[in-house]
Amino acid sequence: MESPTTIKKRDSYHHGDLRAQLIEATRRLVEEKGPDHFSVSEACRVAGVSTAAPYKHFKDKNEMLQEVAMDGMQRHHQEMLAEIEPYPVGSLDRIIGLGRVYTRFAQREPGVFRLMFGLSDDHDECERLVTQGNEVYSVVKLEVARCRGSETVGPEDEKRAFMLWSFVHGLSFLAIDGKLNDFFDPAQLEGLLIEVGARVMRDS
Amino acid sequence: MESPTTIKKRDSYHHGDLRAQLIEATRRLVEEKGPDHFSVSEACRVAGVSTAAPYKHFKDKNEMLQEVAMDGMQRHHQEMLAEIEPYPVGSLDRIIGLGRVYTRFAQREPGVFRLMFGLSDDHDECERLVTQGNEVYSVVKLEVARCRGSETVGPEDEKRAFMLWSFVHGLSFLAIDGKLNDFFDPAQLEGLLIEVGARVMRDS
DNA sequence: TTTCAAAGTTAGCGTCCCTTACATATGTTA
DNA sequence: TAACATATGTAAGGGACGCTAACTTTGAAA
Repeated sequence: MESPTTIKKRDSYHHGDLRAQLIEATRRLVEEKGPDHFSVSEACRVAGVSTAAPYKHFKDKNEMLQEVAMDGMQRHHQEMLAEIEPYPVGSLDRIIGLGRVYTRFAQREPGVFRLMFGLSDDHDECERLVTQGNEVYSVVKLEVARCRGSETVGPEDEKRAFMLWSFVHGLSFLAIDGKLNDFFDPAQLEGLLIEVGARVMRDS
Repeated sequence: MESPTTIKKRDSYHHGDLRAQLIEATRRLVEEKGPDHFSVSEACRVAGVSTAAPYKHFKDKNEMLQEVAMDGMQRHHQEMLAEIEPYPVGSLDRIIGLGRVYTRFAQREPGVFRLMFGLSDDHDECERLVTQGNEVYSVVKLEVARCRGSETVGPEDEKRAFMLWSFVHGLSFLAIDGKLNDFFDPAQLEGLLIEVGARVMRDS
């Protein structure tokens, strides 16, 4: 379409930091145009290299996207830990905080979020991403167990955690697909998280 | 890749029913390869026509996919009505039934389901699909209101309905992305729907 | 200084979406 | 029945993309 936003000029034949710059360009483009409209060619234009250059650093287009997804998943993980840190261990606030981080990430970086959780065609093939995802989910399960008075995760904790995950996962996708604004007042999102957290975590 | 499954032979120059057959081919391929790996060319191979033929019947690739999504949404709607029909009006069973239909559709036709709710890039442009989606959601809202003792949908009903939608929406995507088998026993899915339905619909 | 591997480039193949120009069947109307 | 407008097909090709092969440049090690 239009010319890319930035063309990095370079004085020498070698780029110096092409791999990192391609990942950054990929992330930007994924956010700007969406994961399914990302093209390697455009990333090359942004980075100012030929269309063959990326294949010295990545196996294929998919590997470029997976790097971005992987990076997103790690940042997501860190954000979760940072968010719950202020609250007392075992409090419902920590659960709510996890949900807040989930939906906030989705709304702030919908492109990367889709990449992380969305089209799973190629996720199965990316073991690192699955592993990182498991680690993230382990945080949720542990916090659920703690909130229910245990430091080890039991079957009931697993079930509650999965309820919560399903909810915030669906909420996040509805939000970035514009259904939040159509069917629910976004200003009340925090309240919704709190109420669902309470309903799911409550005994009986 | 490999040669298409079926090539429809025809004796006359004209096809007779190309539009319908292209939609059917599109649905099949969307299920087989996933929405993002669908190509118009392959649909043409399946239908046994030239690659230019579809453009006499559809504006572009997207319109072909939208037809499939639209058809899916209508079937989804019918299934919902059929599922709740046996249960008494106002019962929680009707709510549970709606959730069961939602997740069942996702697991039975993940490709079409993704098309209906997934990549929303082009959904905004498809007014029919949005309208049909609103109708479907209206069913949910009405059943929630009835379950809470009213024939008209109030703010609290809207909120409960949105909680339920978020949950089954997320649950469905987790399921078709293989997370269900990893993190939750699929055999207990019905039980999960029942418990969440109860927790969300309960007073206080 | 020579050699070599890493990291660029150019050129090109195959696929895809879509358009344009042309060909053929069908139904209506004189 | 003949002529024509319309609907529906084909053939050919432009432009974008993913990726590969073969060549070139470069910095660093031997």
